[in-house]
Amino acid sequence: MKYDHKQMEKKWQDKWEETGVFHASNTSEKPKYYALIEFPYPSGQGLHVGHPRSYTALDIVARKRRLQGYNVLYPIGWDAFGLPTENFAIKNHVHPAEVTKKNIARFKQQLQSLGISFDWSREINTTDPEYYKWTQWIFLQLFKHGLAYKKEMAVNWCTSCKCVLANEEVVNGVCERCGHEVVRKVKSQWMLKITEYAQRLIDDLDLVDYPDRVKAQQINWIGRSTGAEVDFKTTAGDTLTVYTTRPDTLYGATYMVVSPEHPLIEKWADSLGNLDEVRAYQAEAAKKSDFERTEVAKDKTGVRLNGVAAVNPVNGREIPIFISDYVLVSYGTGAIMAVPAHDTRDWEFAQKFGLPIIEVVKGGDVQKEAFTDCATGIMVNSGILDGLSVEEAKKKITEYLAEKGIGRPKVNFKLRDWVFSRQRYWGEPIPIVYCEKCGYVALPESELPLRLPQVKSYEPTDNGESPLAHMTDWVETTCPHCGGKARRETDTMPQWAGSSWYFLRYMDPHNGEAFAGKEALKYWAPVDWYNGGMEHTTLHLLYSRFWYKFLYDIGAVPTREPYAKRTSHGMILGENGEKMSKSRGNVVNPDEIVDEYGADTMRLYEMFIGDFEKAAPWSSAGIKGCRRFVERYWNLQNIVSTEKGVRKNLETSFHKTIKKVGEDIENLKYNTAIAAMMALLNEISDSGSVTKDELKIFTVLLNPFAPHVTEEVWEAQKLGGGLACQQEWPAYDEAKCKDASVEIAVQVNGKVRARLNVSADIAKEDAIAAAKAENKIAGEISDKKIVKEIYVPGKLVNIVAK
RNA sequence: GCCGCUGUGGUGAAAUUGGCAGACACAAGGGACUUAAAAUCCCUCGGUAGCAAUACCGUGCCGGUCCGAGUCCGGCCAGCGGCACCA
Repeated sequence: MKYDHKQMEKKWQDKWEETGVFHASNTSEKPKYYALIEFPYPSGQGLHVGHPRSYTALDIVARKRRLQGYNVLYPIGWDAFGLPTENFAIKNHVHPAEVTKKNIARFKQQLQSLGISFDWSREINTTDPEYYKWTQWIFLQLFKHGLAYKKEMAVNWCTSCKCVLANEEVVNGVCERCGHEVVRKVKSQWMLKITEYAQRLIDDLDLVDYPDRVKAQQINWIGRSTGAEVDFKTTAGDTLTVYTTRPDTLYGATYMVVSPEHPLIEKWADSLGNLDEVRAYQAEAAKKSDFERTEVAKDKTGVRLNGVAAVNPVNGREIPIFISDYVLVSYGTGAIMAVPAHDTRDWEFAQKFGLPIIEVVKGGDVQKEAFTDCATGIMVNSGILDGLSVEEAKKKITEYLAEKGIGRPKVNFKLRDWVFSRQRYWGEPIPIVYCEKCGYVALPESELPLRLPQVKSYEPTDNGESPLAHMTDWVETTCPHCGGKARRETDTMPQWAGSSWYFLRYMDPHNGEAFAGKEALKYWAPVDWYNGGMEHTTLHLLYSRFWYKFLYDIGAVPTREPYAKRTSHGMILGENGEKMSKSRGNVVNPDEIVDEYGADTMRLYEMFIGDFEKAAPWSSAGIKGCRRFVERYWNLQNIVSTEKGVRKNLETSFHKTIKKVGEDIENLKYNTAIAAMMALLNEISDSGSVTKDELKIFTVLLNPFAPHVTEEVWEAQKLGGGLACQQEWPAYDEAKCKDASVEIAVQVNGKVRARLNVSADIAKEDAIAAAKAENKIAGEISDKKIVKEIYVPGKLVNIVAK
C-alpha cells in the first residue's frame, strides 16, 4: 500500500461533510466549546500560507475538544465588504458583489482542501443583506442610545482611497491599507463614542485570559492618564483651562501654550497686537498633515499672543501665552501650562524663546535639561508645597485647587471616538435620513435591511462624497418622523463594522427575528478561545469589545466580555526571512503544497515550523520531514502484529506522550507535541512491530493534526466503530509516566564527571553512595574534603569537595 | 523617548520550580541497497586538541547570587513589534 494523499484526502473531506460530523448543535447535553478564528477577507489573491497557521491551530483544539466529548462550535464566514474588492471592481467593470462571490468560492474550495473541521452549515457573509441587516440594527441601537453622532471635524483623509480613515487605520501618517499620504480634511462624519467605554475597556481586561502583550498594547492605545484641570484667569477677563499630569509643578509654570485651533484665540482676536502673525501661524499649522507635524517634531515653533496674558492662580504672577502646534487641540483642553524646568518639550520651547526656567522640584540641573523624575525630587520655590515629595505635592495641590474652586482632578484618555463614515460604495449603508425639520432620523427597524442600490459607477469622488450621493432616486426619500422631504445618508460603514459582531451571528446564523436568539446566546457566549493576528489588537479586537459591551448594556448579550481567551499566531515569512509579498517574489501558494505533499503534511509542517506565537520562515526543505513522518506512520500498517494491548517496554512512552501532546495543545506548543509523537513513532518503528491497540491510541492522538491519513488508517485497519474523529481522546496514568530506571549525572563541584543508571525511586543516601563508588568519582575526590552532597531526584548528584 | 518582546549549532528550534544545553526535524558528510538515479535504511554531525579514552571552551556582552545559571539579579549591546509633541 503506497501512501496516496490525493485520493484519500478528498474522500474524507466529502465524508465529513456528508455525515455532518462537525456541525454544532444548539441543543446538546454535552458541554459547549466555542473556538473561533478571525474570518478571512476573501481577497483576489486567494488563500495565503499564513491563513492555515491560525485555522489549523484552532482546528486541532476543536477536534481535540470533540474527542473529549464537547459540543464544539468552530465556524467560518467572510468579511467581504471592503476596498480591495471595490477597487478591483472599478478597474475591471464588474460589480463588487460578483467579485466577492468569485473570491469566496475560491477561498471555500481552498479551505476545504485543508480538512479544517469548520461547521459549513453556519457560514456567514457580511455583505449578505440578511447579515448586514443586523449590522445596521446594531448601529441604530447605538444611535438611539446617543453613542452614534454626527460631527463636523478634522478627519484623516486618504488621498488615494479618497476616503476617511479612523485613527486606528493611520500608520505613521500614511493609510494602513494603501500606504498613501493621509491629510487633514474637515468633514461631517458619523462617530461612535468608544471613549465612553475607555475605562471599562481597560478594567475588564482583568476578566479575560489574553496574552500580556495584547493587554499592554490595548491599555497603551487607550492611554489613560490622571492629573488635574487648572483654571487660569487671563487679562482679557476670561478663563483658560489647562490639563496637567503634574499639578505639583504649578509654581514653576512660566508661560502657557494653546493649540493653533483653540477657540479662545477668536475671542481674543481684537486685542491681539500681532494678529497677522498669529493668523499666518494658524494657516501654516492647518496646512500640515499629521505626518508633517510629527516629522518636524524636534524643532519647536510658535507665536506669542501679544496683548493677552494669563495669571498663575497660586502666585498671581502674570505669564505670557503662546500658540504652538506641539499642543494638540484634540487632547485634554487643547491648552497647557508650561513648566520648562520639569517637562522636556516645554524646556526646548523655553530655550528657543528665551523664557524663564524656574526649578520647583530639586534633584537635577534644570538649566542643562528638564528634570522629569517624579520618584526622588523634593518641592522647592513652591509656597505651600515646599519640602514635600512629588506625590505628596500632587495630592495637596489638587485638594487646594478644589477648595478654591479653580481646579479639579481629571482623567484623560488618548483614545479618540471612532470615525465611522466611509465615502465608498462597498460597505453597509448607514440607516439614517436627514430631514430639514427633524434633523438626523433613524430608519424604522422594519425597513432593514437598507440595501445597497445598484449604481452605474462605484468610482470614489474627488469632492469627498460617496458614490451613493449620485443616486438621486435612492437618496431622496421621506422623513420617517414627519413625512416630509428627506435625504438618505450616503456614506457607508467601515470594513470593521461587520466584523465587530460576526461571532454572535454564528451562534444562530439563520435567525430572522434577531441577530441571534437569546437561548443561543446564553448557550454559546462567550467565545472560549479566539485566535488571531496581533495587527488587530487596537482595531478589530478593541472595536468588537466595545460593541459587545454596548450590547451587554442594552441587555442583548449575556456576558461582559466577548472572548474568554485570546491567543495570537506569528506570521509565516518567506523562505528568505522577509514578509511574504508578491513584490518580493517569495509567496508560497498553499494549493501547490497541498497538491504535492497533501493537507496532512501541510498542517503538520505549519504546526511544527516553530514557536506558534513567533514569526517563522517557510522552508521547502523542512516540510519534507513532516511528509516522511506521515509516511512512516502510514507504513506502521505493514508491521501490525497479533499481540494485544500496549507492550510493556513501550507503556511509559505511550503514557508520557499522551500527557505531553494533550498539555502542549492547550499551551500552543504544537511544535513539541509533534516532536513527541515523532519520538514515539521512532520508538515503535525501532521495535519492529506495532499492536493494534498501540496503533489505535497513536491514531487518535495524531488525528487532530493529520485528520485524513488517520481516518484512512482507522478504516483500513478496522481499529473501531465510527470515524477516527468520533473516538475518545486517550487517557494517561500519571503513575505510568515515570521510567523505572533513570540515568543520572554525577557532578563534582558542578561539573559532570560520570553518568549512572539507577532505579527511579532510589534514596538520596544510596544515590550518593553509588556515585562515590564510581571509579572516576572516587579518584577525583579521594584527596579532597567533602563539603556538601546534593541529590536532585531523577536528575543528578553533585559532590562539592575542596 | 515610552511600553512590550527576542537573542541558543550550518538551519528551524527544544530545555516544569535554577539541575546532564542542543530533544525533534532540516541541511551536510559517510555507508548499505541499485546497472544508475530517486526513494528508503544505517552511521557521524556545537567548537578546539587528540588515533582514542578524554580534556578544555560554549546559550549576544560584562559583572553578581548559588553546590549548580540558557533560566534569577544588576549593567550594557543588537534586533523586532506597538505608541509617540498625549502635557
